[in-house]
Amino acid sequence: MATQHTAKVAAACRLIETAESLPGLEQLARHAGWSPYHFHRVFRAVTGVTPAKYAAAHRAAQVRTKLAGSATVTDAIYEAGYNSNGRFYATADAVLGMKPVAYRSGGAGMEIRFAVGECSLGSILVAQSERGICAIFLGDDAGALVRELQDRFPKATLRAGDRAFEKLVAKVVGFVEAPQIGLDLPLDIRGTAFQQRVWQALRDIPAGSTASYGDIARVIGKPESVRAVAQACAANKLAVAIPCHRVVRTSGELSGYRWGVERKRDLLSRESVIKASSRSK
DNA sequence: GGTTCTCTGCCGC
DNA sequence: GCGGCAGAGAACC
Repeated sequence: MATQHTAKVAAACRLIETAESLPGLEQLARHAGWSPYHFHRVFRAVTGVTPAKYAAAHRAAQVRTKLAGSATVTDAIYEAGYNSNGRFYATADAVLGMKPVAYRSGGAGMEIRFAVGECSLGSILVAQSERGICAIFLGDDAGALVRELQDRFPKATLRAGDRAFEKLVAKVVGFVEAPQIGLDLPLDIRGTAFQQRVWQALRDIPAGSTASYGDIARVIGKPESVRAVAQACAANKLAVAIPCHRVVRTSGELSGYRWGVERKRDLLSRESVIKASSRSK
């Protein structure tokens, strides 16, 4: 039964990817032979995102590749399936993390600017690509953090951040100190589709709460993939912004943390204080 | 400012 | 497992 679900959803995904005018919910549901209601729920359970979100993500991916190959930015926008370039420009920053021309001239090799700062948890490395923040690492030793960045992005050109970049680091440090304020910077999240689903599920865990690996596996509709979830957490490159520190053992006991169990304990105890104080209001 | 579509919680079979 | 309603919200015109 479950395999039939995934097969139908996969077919719907292909339909979204190949259709020139994007199909609506009703059309997709008809293809699967279900009501729009049911189709929507199954799609969400299997993929972790709603059909509309999936279509939007696909268009965003399309426009990125088209921007590299098309004669003009406008051509790329229409080729990717957006029906108005004005509308696209309005959301370009969210989709690309920058202006379309900047993305276009970004070229082949990824360029990453980075800087290391200090916060209450020790050293913190913040790195930014053309698309947004691509790494937040925590550690004791600045040199080790930079080496970790090199290991994680072996093909990228790393460039030390200038003074303007320090402001960005300060903003991220502020966020790490008080995660509940949120981080209003574009994130460059790169990973497999599975990892992305796990990371999205992590971001849905509110500050002050925790979840187990099994919980996350169930949320993304793959209850048997507990170990894969743990691996995806370990592959997280954005400390605190993707709160893998909120994942604990089923027993409630802290499991490992890439940046040290002590930091995990610190983060969680801070967040539980925040939750307690907001509840007493 | 109105319409249309999407999304989710809840219920019924 | 599947369908459907209500209601809110976003996108669109």
